[in-house]
Amino acid sequence: MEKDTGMFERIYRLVSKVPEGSVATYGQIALMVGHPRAARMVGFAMGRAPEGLPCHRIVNRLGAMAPGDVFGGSGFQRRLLEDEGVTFREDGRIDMERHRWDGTDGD
DNA sequence: CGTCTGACGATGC
DNA sequence: GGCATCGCCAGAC
Repeated sequence: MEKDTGMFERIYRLVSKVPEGSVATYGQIALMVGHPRAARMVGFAMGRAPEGLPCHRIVNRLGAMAPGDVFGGSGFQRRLLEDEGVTFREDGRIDMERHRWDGTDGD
């Protein structure tokens, strides 16, 4: 495997292995890369994430995301997730307990 | 090397 | 249960 050019590389790789119909939280990703308190870095990395990265599957612990125009708008992200089979609650948040990524990429 | 910051998280009120 | 503050870590200046 290529060496980690920084945590970003790990984050991107980890996020890219999140299966469809599942979502992961920033904190969860941070924990997986070995930095349980670096949730901010994950979000920061997402903002600089390259195209092709399913960053729409990465949400905060509330199952929501930035209220602003990040990632083309939260509504855009929601539509993508719904298209993958992700369901939302009446709150407008993702049903985390149901779609939270287990960390297992199918192996 | 000091300071700021950023798609967060937990805690306090 | 929503808003404010502190804490975290690593990159940019």
